[in-house]
Amino acid sequence: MISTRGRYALRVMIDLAENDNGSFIPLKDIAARQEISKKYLEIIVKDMVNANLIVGASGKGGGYKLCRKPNKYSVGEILELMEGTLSPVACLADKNHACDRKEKCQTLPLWEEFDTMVHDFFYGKKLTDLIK
Amino acid sequence: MISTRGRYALRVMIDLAENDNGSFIPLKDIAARQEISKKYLEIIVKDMVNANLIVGASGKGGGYKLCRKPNKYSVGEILELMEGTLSPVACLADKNHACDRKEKCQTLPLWEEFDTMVHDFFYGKKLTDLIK
DNA sequence: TATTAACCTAGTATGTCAATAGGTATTTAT
DNA sequence: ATAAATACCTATTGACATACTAGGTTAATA
Repeated sequence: MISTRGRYALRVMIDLAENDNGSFIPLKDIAARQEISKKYLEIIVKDMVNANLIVGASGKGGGYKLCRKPNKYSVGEILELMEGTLSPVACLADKNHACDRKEKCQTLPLWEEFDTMVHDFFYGKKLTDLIK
Repeated sequence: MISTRGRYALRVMIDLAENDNGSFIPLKDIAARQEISKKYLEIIVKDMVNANLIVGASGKGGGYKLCRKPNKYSVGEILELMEGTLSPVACLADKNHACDRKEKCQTLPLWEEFDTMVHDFFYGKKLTDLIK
């Protein structure tokens, strides 16, 4: 399941893309339009700023803004950032994950195939694909 | 992420398919081969019996057995049973889920497309595809 | 200087996950 | 009959994540 962190982040990105007029958009407005707690969004948006997905500006006239064109964002990078991983199992999510059953594991190929499919799906989708 | 419930259930099914000799296979043996706590497996296997995925027999000489040929099981039904749902979001997992943003939700089509892809992937895989 | 906004630290209720513990009921072999 | 092996049942637990809420400080602008 995709958590609210990932889902809300996606909606913030869509909101920023749709309401872009060159200036910063206050979180208050986004929260109102999206009907999401502003306080909760603060936490999510902070991570998005830290990851250079968006830029924030304090003070009057401040808010948030995209820092690339909408078609330069993939849904995958947004979700992966917020969810930590898109992998279905720990052995694929964590490169350094130790599992001594790795060689004989009969389900690993299944998870690998699934992982690749999911990755390709979400990284193939761009922010622009979600608009309008 | 697929939980241990789903992953272990899949491994139990594979183990039962591979070690099938006509008689019942005790959980003790499965737990040993798969290196999984027998006590924990009991909980998982109970649900599998209740869902008629496998049959159990008490007493000496008892154990568990598949009740169909391995190619008649899809990975999807096993995982969906154990995980509750394979859907990425609550609005798709629960048919009666109320969401008043449904009509205007810009991410719902994404989740629907993803959901279909995941469903088709796992229901297309049979237990036999995981063996050998 | 007042206002508006981001940014920061902390806390919290609820639920799920991944087990563990200790029993009872059932069947078969001796 | 009895012993052994097995499934089956109920309850509990520690750790962690999720989805928030609360109350402040800093920064920028009109």
